[in-house]
Amino acid sequence: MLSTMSSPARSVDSVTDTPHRLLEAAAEAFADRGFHATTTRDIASRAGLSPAGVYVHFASKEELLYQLSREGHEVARDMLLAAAAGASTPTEALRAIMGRFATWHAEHFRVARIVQYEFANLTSEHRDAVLTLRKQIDAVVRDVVTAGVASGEFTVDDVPDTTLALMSMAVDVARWYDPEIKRTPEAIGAAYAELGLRLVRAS
Amino acid sequence: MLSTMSSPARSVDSVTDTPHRLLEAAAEAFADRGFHATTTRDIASRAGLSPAGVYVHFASKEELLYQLSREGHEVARDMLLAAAAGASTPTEALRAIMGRFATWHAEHFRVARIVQYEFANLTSEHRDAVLTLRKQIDAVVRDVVTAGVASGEFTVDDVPDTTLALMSMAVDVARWYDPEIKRTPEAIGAAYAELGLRLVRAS
DNA sequence: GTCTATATAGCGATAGAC
DNA sequence: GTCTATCGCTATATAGAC
Repeated sequence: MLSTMSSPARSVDSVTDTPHRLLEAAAEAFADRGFHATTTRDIASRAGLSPAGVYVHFASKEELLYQLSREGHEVARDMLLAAAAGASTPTEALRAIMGRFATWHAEHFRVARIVQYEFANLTSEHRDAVLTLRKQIDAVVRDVVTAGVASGEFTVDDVPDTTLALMSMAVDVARWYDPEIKRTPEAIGAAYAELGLRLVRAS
Repeated sequence: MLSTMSSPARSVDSVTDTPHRLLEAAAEAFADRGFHATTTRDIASRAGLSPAGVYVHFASKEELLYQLSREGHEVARDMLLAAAAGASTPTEALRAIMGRFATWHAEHFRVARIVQYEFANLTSEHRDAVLTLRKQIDAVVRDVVTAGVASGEFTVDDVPDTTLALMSMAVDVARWYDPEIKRTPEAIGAAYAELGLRLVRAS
């Protein structure tokens, strides 16, 4: 697994694991230059292999993209589910999921960009698989908004609209985030948690 | 000029104007498949020309991208300036600019995607020129937020953060918008104007 | 200003030695 | 499982006829 989570768990030899190195090389290249602008030679040389070395471990360039996209989506989904499950009120849940989601999009902005912007470059089978994960992610946020409306904590004009706007704010962090900036991913998460709550509060 | 504005003005012979046809062909291709995945043969054949025909009118594929990106940014900036200038209070101004911005990102989602996602594929000179336009766009929104805080109509934790979040919501419309959906760009704009106001209101 | 033909380069992926 | 060498193809861009 790529280090798309902040949890410490990882086997020590992951640095010398060639498929893992290839995935990391591909993640950097795809995020920086885009899928089509990245060459398999780029990926191979970043991972310290010859051009042919890639194909021992992955059937195609798209297969690398798919594994990155799928795992990125799964990690994001599981993170949101855990954040929502650990909260005792919709307000707390929204604060937790928005904070974690925005933080993740900053901390793992390379994988997040692949998740958000390279979707169209998957094969149709792989697009379908990822689409299922996207719907699950969407459902976590929507369910929290719905629960808040039901409990009376939130007042919104339209649940799907508000859900989408919440996601837009957090997702867009991956577009503008630059590791050079001073703000920490955690500070960004805290700010977005508060902005998210503003979107669902009565006026 | 490409039809990136909803204003009716346009010369009748724009359909037969070859550079214009090439720009429209490039806009469609870049938005659907991305800059690097688009071939100059794609663009030429969509415009009804041979592969070589492109180079009579544009020096390179990147030149087509630059003209689309620059004009898209200019139109967006001018639209926001006009919307802000026509409002008599910060509340009205924010409603106007968020509504217009979100509507534009739906109505012209192809050019908007080029504006938002193909920035990195410009040459460094062209990137610099576009960056200037981006700062102007940002300033329009930031000035409205600042004015609202000064007048007491808005209460925000942080002006740059809030400005960015407002832009994120509207910009992201270009990512998810699909002309197949039933909602009109105007309805989307109206919803986003209200969501924008929520972000700046006191709690 | 458009075409056909092509130069030049780089692509993704494979063959076969080690 | 890694390499060198290369296949077959497509890319951007140009040359020169009309």
